[in-house]
Amino acid sequence: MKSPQRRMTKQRKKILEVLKSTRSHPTADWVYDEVKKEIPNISLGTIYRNLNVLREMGEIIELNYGSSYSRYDANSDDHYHFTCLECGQVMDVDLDMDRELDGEVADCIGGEVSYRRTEFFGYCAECSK
Amino acid sequence: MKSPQRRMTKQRKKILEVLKSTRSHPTADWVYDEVKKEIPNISLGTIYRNLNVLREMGEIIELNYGSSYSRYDANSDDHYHFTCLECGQVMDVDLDMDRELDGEVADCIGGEVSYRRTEFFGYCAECSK
DNA sequence: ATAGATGCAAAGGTTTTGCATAACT
DNA sequence: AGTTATGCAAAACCTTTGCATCTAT
Repeated sequence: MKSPQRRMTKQRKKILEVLKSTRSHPTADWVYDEVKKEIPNISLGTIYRNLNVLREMGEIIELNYGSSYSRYDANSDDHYHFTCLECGQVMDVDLDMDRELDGEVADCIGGEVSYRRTEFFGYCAECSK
Repeated sequence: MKSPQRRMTKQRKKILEVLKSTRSHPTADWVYDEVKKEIPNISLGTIYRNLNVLREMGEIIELNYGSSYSRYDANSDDHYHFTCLECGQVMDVDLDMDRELDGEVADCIGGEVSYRRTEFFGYCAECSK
């Protein structure tokens, strides 16, 4: 199966344009409102379809990537996670966190850092064989 | 307003027990199925309520923490994000990523790392005044 | 005794999809 | 022309919530 050839419709173009013109990491809904100012009859479905297409094309990143539902972990120490893109498994990574980074980030934004979450994505031992 | 006193019901106890006995970072649904084996008439609502309570108590971590909807970013280079716990704003952090870590994680799990996502949580300049 | 928790079912909010029509290339 | 995208509306999906009842403290 080959991937479809992509067309640059005015909707898709505008959606990308809106995303490129902001640093606010908007939600689909915000993009919808924004694009509607120029293409009033665009539908939310088109927004979502295009966000997915643009992500597949590597033009944009989706934060909260991957799953639509939450996962829970009874190990509440800060630690890294690894998610396999093939089998979906989520596992702990036994490495110490670089705590210095928290301070650097706090300085950088001029605020306070309470905690952080780092997730690695790739292929697990089993799936990368 | 004071926070309510928590009771350790058999439902809450069992849910925590199930979470502590696995390293699979389960979803609410999986926990539901698991707990149902011993408390057949437990409801999904109770699972969700308790997962939230246990998180507030600091007993467990919720991955994909924070928002129910996705945010999109047209800057597809890997970079850090910071989310303000007060105002909900998400911003980019202008710091270089420590790329060495990817290799360390790959070695640690015996697989491959494609990319990673790091999100810092805390209070932004405005909100931490 | 009483605040807090449960079960059930209905509602909520976000994202996806089926289908007929329209528009790129 | 033929494939890909759109608009609309309905459905799907995960999570939350209202309410009457029950229970831990």
